[in-house]
Amino acid sequence: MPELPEVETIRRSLLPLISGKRIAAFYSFTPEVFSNFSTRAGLEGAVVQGLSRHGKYLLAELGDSVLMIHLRMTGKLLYEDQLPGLDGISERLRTSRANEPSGMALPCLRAEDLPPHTRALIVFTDGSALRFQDIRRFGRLKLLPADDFSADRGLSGLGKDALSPDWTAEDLIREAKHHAKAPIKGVLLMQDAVAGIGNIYADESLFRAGIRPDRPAGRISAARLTRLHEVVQAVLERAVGLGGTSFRDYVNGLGGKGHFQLELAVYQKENQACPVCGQPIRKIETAGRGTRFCPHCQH
DNA sequence: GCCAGCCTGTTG
DNA sequence: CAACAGGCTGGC
Repeated sequence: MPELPEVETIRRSLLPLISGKRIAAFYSFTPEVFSNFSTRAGLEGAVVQGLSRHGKYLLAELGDSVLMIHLRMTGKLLYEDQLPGLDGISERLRTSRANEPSGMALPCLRAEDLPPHTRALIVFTDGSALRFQDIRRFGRLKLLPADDFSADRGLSGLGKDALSPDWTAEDLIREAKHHAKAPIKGVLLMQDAVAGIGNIYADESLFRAGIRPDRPAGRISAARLTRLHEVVQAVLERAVGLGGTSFRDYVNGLGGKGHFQLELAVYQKENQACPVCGQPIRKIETAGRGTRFCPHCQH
């Protein structure tokens, strides 16, 4: 579901609500969603010190450990001020766990008591909670030691964040050279080349840069790649400013929708008129993904 | 690289 | 009923 602008919007919406809060309890209802939660050590009792993002990964900083969150396609992270199923539980946690050693039984909480597709729940000592909901179960949570991010393959292999000033046109030119035969859209989607771009923003950026998504990356001039780099960052910034793209499931940490869908030029617009030339937008498959572009404006 | 696979829900 | 969906992984 979410790409960089959506994850960043979620991060911004949650940060002021959870930072400084102490985790009272962690519940998981779908084991395969968690990579290494054999122990709750590092989670319960920890205080949220920050919430950062790299590409599409969210990182909740918990002192000695970091909770890594990837929402994949349908994952949502929702702040809950008061959850019906939690009545009384936070109070019991506060009074019973304050000075207890770990390993004590948690108050019972069943998935049936929570909204559908709830995969995990982090309850804070003030009774508020963070709920991880994911229809397709593609999303992943992982607890990592704070001093060793390479403990996760996905994280350690990421390229520079697409919104970071560190990511330069030269970086894009180098990657295009390195993957000369790959379609340029495929290069934009490679998270180890540059982190954060997904299907929506790849199509929208290529449209605005006037480049065909299926053009081999090695056959695009440095000048056009420089333009593409500029456009990608402008599109991502604009999308963050509008709170992301909500055409289907995506909502921020408070359940609110984004507005970038109002500015989509080609994504999900097949057979509709190109906003620039009026020719119909075409849909093809590139890099294994549905791809929309204007055959008249993009070369 | 490409492509199936992972899942469930929605749409044509 | 089949096709498709905002992503990533692992096996050719």
